[in-house]
Amino acid sequence: MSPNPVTDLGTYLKEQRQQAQLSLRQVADRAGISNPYLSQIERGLKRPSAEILQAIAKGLAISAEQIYVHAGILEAAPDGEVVIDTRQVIKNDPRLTDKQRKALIDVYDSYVGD
Amino acid sequence: MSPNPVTDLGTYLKEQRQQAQLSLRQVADRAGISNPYLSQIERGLKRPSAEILQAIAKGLAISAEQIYVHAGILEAAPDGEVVIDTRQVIKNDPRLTDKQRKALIDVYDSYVGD
DNA sequence: GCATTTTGCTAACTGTAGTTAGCATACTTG
DNA sequence: CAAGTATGCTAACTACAGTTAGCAAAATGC
Repeated sequence: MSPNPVTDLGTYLKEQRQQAQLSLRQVADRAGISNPYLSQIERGLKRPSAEILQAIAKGLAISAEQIYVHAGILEAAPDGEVVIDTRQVIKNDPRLTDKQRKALIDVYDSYVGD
Repeated sequence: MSPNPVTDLGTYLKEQRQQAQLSLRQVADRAGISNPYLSQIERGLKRPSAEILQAIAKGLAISAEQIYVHAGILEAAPDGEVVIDTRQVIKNDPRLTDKQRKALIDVYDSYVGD
């Protein structure tokens, strides 16, 4: 989590917009949201949904993931490391039967202590 | 975007909960959200914020990113399937000792036939 | 069998995300 | 200079996210 995701987000969005030399209304139009709402978001008055953030990303022509990080929705990847949930990976492995998945997870759990 | 993110999400969350053999109330308590709300989410009646999804992830002991994909917040890895190598994931799991990793991989290999 | 607890859900409610109408100010153009 | 346009914002509003109180049914334990 960012120390202060809402202020961080708004500041970041405003910076991106200014760098792109776009007005608040231009970005709002391109994003398909109301310009007063974008203004409120930039000033940290409102906390937008991920869907709105996706739309803003489109309006600013930047990746949604970048914005999510500032919004506290995603952790920034530390040095490209992705923390992967082993249990989940086993569950989703198409090469295993349901029984095998369960068995493997039971073994895993016995090791990990869950 | 998933074809139907809301239904997909609810179905997915219910499946995960049932797999974990937890009641709706148990997950809601662990997530710190109201149980009627979790029920509504599972049945596709409400669209939760990313923050709620993070909380549910915690309650289910699964990664938030998995949930985000089903909620349409994150894309699944582009170019269709990114095959996650279960073997590699086990090898890299910091919760396991070397011995445990080897043992788990041996079991996996016996199932998969490699 | 019965009392108690657990379970998932409904209905009413509160708080706020997101929009519309419109304002004041700054900028542009003829 | 005046009219028109662009800009960021305010206030009032609607829709819905998320909660509380409580119900019926199922499960549990004595």
